[in-house]
Amino acid sequence: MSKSNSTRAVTILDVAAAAEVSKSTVSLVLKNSPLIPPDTAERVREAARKIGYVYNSRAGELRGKTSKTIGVIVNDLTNPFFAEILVGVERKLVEAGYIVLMAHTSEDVDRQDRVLRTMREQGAAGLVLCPAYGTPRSLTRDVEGWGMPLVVMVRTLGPGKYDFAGADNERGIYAATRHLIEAGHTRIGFIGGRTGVVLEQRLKGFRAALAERNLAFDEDLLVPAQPTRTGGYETMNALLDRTPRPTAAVCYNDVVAFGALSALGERGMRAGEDFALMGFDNVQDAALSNPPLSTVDIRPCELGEHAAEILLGRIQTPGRARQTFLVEPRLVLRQSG
Amino acid sequence: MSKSNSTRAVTILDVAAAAEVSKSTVSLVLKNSPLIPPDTAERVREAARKIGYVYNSRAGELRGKTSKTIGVIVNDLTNPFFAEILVGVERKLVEAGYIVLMAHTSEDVDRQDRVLRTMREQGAAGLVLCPAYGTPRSLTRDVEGWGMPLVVMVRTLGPGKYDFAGADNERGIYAATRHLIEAGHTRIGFIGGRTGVVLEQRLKGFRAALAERNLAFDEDLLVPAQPTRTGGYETMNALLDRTPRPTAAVCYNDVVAFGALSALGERGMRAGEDFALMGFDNVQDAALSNPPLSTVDIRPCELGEHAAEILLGRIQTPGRARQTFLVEPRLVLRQSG
DNA sequence: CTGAAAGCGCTTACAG
DNA sequence: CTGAAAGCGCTTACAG
Repeated sequence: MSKSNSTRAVTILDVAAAAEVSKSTVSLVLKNSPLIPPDTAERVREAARKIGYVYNSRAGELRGKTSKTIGVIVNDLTNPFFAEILVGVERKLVEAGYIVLMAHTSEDVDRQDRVLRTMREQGAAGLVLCPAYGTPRSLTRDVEGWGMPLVVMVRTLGPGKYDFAGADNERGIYAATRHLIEAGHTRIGFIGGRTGVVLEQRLKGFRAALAERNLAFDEDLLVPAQPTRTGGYETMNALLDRTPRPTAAVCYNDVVAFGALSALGERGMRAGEDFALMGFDNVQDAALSNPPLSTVDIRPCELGEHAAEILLGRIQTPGRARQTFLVEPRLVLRQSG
Repeated sequence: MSKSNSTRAVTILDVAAAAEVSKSTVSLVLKNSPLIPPDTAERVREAARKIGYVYNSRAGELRGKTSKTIGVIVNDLTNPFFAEILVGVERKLVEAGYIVLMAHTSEDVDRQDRVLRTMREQGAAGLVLCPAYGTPRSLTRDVEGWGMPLVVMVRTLGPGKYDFAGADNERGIYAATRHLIEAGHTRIGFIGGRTGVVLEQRLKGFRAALAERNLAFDEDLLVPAQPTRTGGYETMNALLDRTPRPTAAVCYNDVVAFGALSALGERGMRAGEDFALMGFDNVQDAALSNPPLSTVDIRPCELGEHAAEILLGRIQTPGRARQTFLVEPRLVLRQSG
């Protein structure tokens, strides 16, 4: 049919002509205004269909000073934790009639800045951001100054006032560590993670559990590394070379644990039998890793949905109080520990 | 500073006033037009900075009939293969000055239709689509009729004329199967995958390798299932119950292979020792699974970058010939097979 | 090299 | 319930 090449686009004016009404009437029909009688509305819709009319949101949003796009910024899609979060965020946002402007920063603050600016220029109605490591704390104030609703995800950005959705990291790791202690382990490692608030919070939970049972915190059993599969593989190997050899470890996250599982396997050891291992996140893959991973469930997809809901709430009610949503960690015991 | 609440936005008119030039001059400066002498340009930029001006792309794009957004539609971010592709696509697009409108369909054609419509209304400059199962073949023509450049990714959509980026599935699986045969296996299973062109292509490669060595294709050793970890787990279990028991299997993809690894481990078996297993994709995780997975490398991230490049090319040169990019599969041998 | 003017496609009061 | 008019913030010929 009508290929709208570089020819004039079909606009509400054309629809108006075809349906023999005014252009305001068409506009009203398009937003389902109750002012228009059903039969007129039907006639207009029919005409629109027939001449192949497509609504131009850019024009509408420019005039109406509204926006149906929301910026979502993540930095490590390669980690299924973030991929699952993104799925949750996107789903909720699309359900609410928005469309997501997505950007991936790979922990690069400059890239994040650029993308933030583009989203601002694009007139996004709001922002969901999992800040890259090294993001200045002032960012929340800046974005507020732009008049853009923002919810920070997963990694807090200092003590300021802003909406946040994340997990109770301290309690989660505390529970995982405690589980290991109760199973009789006394030399327990902590592997993976190199920097950032999330690591601090998790380490705090780790130390708290140790302290509670009067177990010494052995600096030697804390092996930092990138929070990746490779990081987990390397730190697990390092840990196994410590003497006396630890018998268990809690991992910074599931991905690190998967790497650790690989290292264990390489030595002919099996988590759950020769070594106890706990993950964190409960990414979908954890249920069927080799062996299935015991971990701390923070329901990533749900977390994403919550972040989206908080943003949607603030867009609707700009004045409402700041929200902080922390998912309650739940221990899920499978075979690794 | 200047919170642009619901107050009037600062526009190029304000910048013009502040810099004491006309508004067209400001517009020209913003697009780095050589028409404007450097010192004037600098004055304008300075004024813009000072009064907190932010470019309004919606207005610019409406007037100029251009667009800096590109729609990217995927359906299973939970599979790292697609997540890695998305990373590649996004990176390339952002580098070229675009921003991605992203949508996740979970294999739901209706959802895909809705999102497609929204992207059209938003005036996306182009589309990168990995079509959900069940997408009608007519879609490529429809989108062409809208005047939107489109590149289809991973799953072909019939024999029509459209840009495509994917992998040579047949050759890839052929190579994997042949590797198993050369290692002496004669009873080889094929697990995972339930429907779609990609499965057909991969099965074709599987059969070809078998036929070439005069091995019979045993219907019993083909176990279809969702292309997921769970699917892999279940099909591996089913396969191990066949008699005589097969000694090797090629998997629909890496994720299926990971599930199979889990099933094997549960029975105290280890891939590479008690059973040979080949994956497909070479997702990052494959390098450090337990044990590391032998697989067919189709470089997902690169594939995404290529898809983006093809689209960018078509946007620039609408008349150019259709492109079909197929990544050359490379066998990567690790421990599982 | 810079300014005045028209217009992208819509929405929103305001009359009638 | 419907029409005429102004305007969202920009770009693009066109004069000068």
